[in-house]
Amino acid sequence: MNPIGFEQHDHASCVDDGVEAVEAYCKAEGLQFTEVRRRVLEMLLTKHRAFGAYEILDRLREENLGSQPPIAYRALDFLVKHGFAHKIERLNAFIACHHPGQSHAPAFLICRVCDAVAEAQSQPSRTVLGATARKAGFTIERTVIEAVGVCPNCMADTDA
Amino acid sequence: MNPIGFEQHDHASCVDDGVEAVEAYCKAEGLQFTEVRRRVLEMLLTKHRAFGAYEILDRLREENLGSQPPIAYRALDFLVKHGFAHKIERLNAFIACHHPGQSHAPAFLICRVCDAVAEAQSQPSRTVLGATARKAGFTIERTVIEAVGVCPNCMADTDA
DNA sequence: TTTAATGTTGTTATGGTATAACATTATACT
DNA sequence: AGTATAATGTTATACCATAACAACATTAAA
Repeated sequence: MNPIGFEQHDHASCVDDGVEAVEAYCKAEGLQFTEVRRRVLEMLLTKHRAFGAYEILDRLREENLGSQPPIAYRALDFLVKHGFAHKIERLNAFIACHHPGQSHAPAFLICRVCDAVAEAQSQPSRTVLGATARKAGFTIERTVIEAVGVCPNCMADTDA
Repeated sequence: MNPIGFEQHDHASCVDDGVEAVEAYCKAEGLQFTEVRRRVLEMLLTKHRAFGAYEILDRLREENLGSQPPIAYRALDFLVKHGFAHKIERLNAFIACHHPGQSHAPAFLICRVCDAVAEAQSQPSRTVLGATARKAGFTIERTVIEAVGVCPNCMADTDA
């Protein structure tokens, strides 16, 4: 698969399609896609990078959608819980999911220069770690995979 | 390989051998293995679980080895930098390395019930993620792999 | 269509994690 | 001994996250 995030693409559709997909999913599942939740998702979708909770909160405040941390964290928790966003542990920050709906065990490529984040897929059951866990009798429920490095764009800039 | 952490073992030797190995390494490399650094490493080695920086700091304070956050963070940074300890991003906490010296791309099995952490090995270059990164032109420098689940001991307790 | 149940938001307060900046002391090197 | 480098001491602050409870909205049931 190709990780979205480092290539040029029609970005307007990232936001529109993302919101639309989540809206449809919520409607089908009877979830409340409230204004705060929608706006937070839209904010996350504006860039292929992770946003801190307080960065989100600042923008919510500007729009009079809330001014205290729990407002932002609740919306983010909702998005993460339903797979519309992911938390990047390494950055203590959040990013929109680019494969909502699809079952996935996400893995992330994080550029330490420009902070862009690309979402890829892992295959946990096939990894050495999965085999080790099975042998040890450990039951894996979730796996966080985050690779830090340099994206092709920044690599090119460095060379130049 | 077998992940240390969930099985019974001669634990006294974990601490002694760990400290000894690091001491030898520092001597060979000309690194200063100071009292604070040694004590922090010993603390980490006492359990196969991760310790928060402030938990470490509390103990340092009891021993009059420092009372402010930077003291603990500096010692932890030193240990992490030289591969004697790892940060568990998921827990914002630190754990002693159980394969110091050996080159390694560590992966962790974290029990969400008892907080035990086992260190395993991953093989990043062979994973799907590695292939994706190469294809995208992304240069991976470090990879965080953390699996959250239930360890065999806690699983047994639950069944009982 | 009132009531009850549930879910969401508003608000205050607090706790946990981490680092910048600068002064001081110790160690290593020549 | 003198200089450079590394480590520690200290103050202050910034950033990340959640507990607890009140108020309000939505949904489902009576």
